[in-house]
Amino acid sequence: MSMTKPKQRSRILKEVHEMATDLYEIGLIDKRRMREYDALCHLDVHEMSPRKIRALRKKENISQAVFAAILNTSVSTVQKWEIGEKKPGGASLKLLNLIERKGMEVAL
Amino acid sequence: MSMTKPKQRSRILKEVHEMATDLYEIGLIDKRRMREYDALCHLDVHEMSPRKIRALRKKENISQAVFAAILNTSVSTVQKWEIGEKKPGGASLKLLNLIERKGMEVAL
DNA sequence: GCCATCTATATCACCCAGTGATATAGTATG
DNA sequence: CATACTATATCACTGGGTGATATAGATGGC
Repeated sequence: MSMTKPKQRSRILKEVHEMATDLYEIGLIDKRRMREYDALCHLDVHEMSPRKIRALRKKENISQAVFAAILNTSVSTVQKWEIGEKKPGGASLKLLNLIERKGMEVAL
Repeated sequence: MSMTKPKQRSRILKEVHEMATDLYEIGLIDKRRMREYDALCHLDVHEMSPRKIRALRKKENISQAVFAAILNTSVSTVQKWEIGEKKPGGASLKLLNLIERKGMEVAL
């Protein structure tokens, strides 16, 4: 009620996506089209290869320690991502995707 | 080498934080001052109570399902956060903090 | 009123990502 | 060469995250 409200647009996008999700589950639109909606609303998240993750970090010239701090995770975890011993998923993957698309600044 | 480079500022901030971290570990600055640096660089992440998480979601008028999709996590997980059965940590917590500070848009 | 739909809550068992510690090996910088 | 800093490598542990399913409210249309 008091702040500026850039809320409207994203709200609508979400409505659209919800609707599309429903249509998909009912079977009225196929998987391919559903993906388009996902992409449209920037809700799709793709896997991140170890090299990609490292590249993402190196691009900003920061150490694994700082990178871990930014992501609020442990150094050990970042290492395993980069070596390929463990693969990020869920919110971790989402964050990495955001950083890839929007730059490290989104996490600051 | 080719793109625009808004890189410089965040780079410096990170340097500052790294330095502060070192100073803290050595014992030259105390915990309170360290926290200031954390806050300055927006690297601190605070816990999120179940109510807070729910409030965050309700504020945008979205369902748990959509919220989960945005965070790239499962509905089940969001539920447990809101009930208090599990508490988000790591990248999950970071994302929630970002959304709290910058709004849901950061995740889109 | 009743039925259909969406949303939320609840509970289950599984397991792997994430953690913390520690030890070693590179690689700069003085 | 020595002293940092950074990266790689294992290790054992555990709890956060997952997926499925079942129930209960809430909403809305006929």
